[in-house]
Amino acid sequence: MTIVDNRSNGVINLGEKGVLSKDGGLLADRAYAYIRTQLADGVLGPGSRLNELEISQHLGISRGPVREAIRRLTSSGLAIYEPNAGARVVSLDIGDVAQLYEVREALEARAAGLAAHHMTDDERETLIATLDEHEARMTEASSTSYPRGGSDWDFHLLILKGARNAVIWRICGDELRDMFSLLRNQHGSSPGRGHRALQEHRWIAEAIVAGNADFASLLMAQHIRASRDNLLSAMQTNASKNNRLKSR
Amino acid sequence: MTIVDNRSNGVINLGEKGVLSKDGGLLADRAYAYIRTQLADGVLGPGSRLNELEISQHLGISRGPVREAIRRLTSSGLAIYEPNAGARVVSLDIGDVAQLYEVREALEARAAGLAAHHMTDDERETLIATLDEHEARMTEASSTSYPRGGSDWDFHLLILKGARNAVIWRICGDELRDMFSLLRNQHGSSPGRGHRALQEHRWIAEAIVAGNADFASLLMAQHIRASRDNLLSAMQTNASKNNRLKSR
DNA sequence: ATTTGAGCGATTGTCGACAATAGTCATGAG
DNA sequence: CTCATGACTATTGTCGACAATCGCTCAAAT
Repeated sequence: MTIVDNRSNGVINLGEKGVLSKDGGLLADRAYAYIRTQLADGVLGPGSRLNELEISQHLGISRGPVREAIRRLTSSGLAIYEPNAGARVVSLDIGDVAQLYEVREALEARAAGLAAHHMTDDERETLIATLDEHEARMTEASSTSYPRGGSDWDFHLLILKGARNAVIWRICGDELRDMFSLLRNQHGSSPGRGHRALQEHRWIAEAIVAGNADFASLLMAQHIRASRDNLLSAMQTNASKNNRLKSR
Repeated sequence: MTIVDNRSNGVINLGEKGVLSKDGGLLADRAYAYIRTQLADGVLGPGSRLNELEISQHLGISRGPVREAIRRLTSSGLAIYEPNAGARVVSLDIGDVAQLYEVREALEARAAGLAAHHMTDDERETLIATLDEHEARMTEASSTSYPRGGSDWDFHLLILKGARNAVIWRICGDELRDMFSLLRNQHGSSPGRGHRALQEHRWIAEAIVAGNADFASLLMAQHIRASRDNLLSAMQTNASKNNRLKSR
């Protein structure tokens, strides 16, 4: 089913040197990137099984690296794992999402405060420029939702990066971002939220540029709470719709 | 050197069913627990290499599960990993520790607030009882530092657990706790910090028992900042001592 | 008709072997 | 004496095979 018939597998394992992809040469990295892409593109929905053999055959590699990639996914919370039964893509209910937002709020608020201290002038300019570009794209597409392609995260990642904290970066910029990109495939945002979000981004950026850490932190916390409320209510209606259809 | 001569290895891999240890039967879990124990006991100091072959032979298993355990350690930040060069136990400098505390402060403060909401009456009683016990052990040992054996974490884990947030639990209760247990092997706490810490714990517990979320959160943030300052200054003096000795 | 259990297929868990890479050490040229 | 060069070794990366386990099907007994 997910097996796209790509011949040219089989024996081509390492063509000549290990330069078979733009990745770091480690097959496990390649497998990891592959699965992550599948997740981000929605090919693998919540609850999908991650079959080691299937993936390894599809990639033309052995099960070892694939297994490692899957375990990595598991470590970051993108998959759940049952011994002797394999891994499935995590399926998040409303409670889970609320917990994720709890962490995001706490950490990104802090990150915004840190960014207000640590960002270079260049970074502050980039922050503003990014928002200008987002606004341009929004009006151009005359869309009421934030421009597609993870643009919303562009802004948040800039701040996360400016916070100069590797731990926060790993948690929010890597793991949580993957989690939320999973969610984006299932639930959209309410109409009108885009403009509001952009405005909130502007306020946060202004506070950061002004070096006002406490204010930036506060605004970011509010922004994330608003985002949470938006997504949570979308999930709520989705859930009740599904309940009506599938009786479970 | 690290090879303790325990016969009874060799061929006993899966004695009869998989019941060879209290673990889940997965050899990778066993390897993970083993390495973690070595870390917690200080057998493996910061910078130590994690040799797949050595560990696997010591445990009488093959490299596969050991490799998986090491990668798991890497995912949680306890080890750093270089492709084709293996993994080493992470060595944290002052900046790293400061970043860890930053995350702990943000998340545990939030956890304290959540705990004030969600804890059952039983849990609140246990919280108080735990502090009573800590106090008893401190006066009994007439020690000025918090009772050994991770008692300090007892308190924090109770709160983390009471927060009813799996994500916070995974980050603070699992990963960060391991990181800090690594640190405990290198740096002690200042004299007198024990009593002060206990007092702070009491205040936090009172706020939680009273259901005062904001206050509990604030007190926890202060408590962790104090703990950070304590450890950081210890590291500072340690570092300068080492500088004088080793010129690096 | 329900339940139990034996067999079977699919998938994961583990292993040992081999390939590839990085680091080391000796050797030799400048 | 220093630096480049080339084996050599230790360690990681990958593979294919086999064992163990789980879930399912289907038959048989009550």
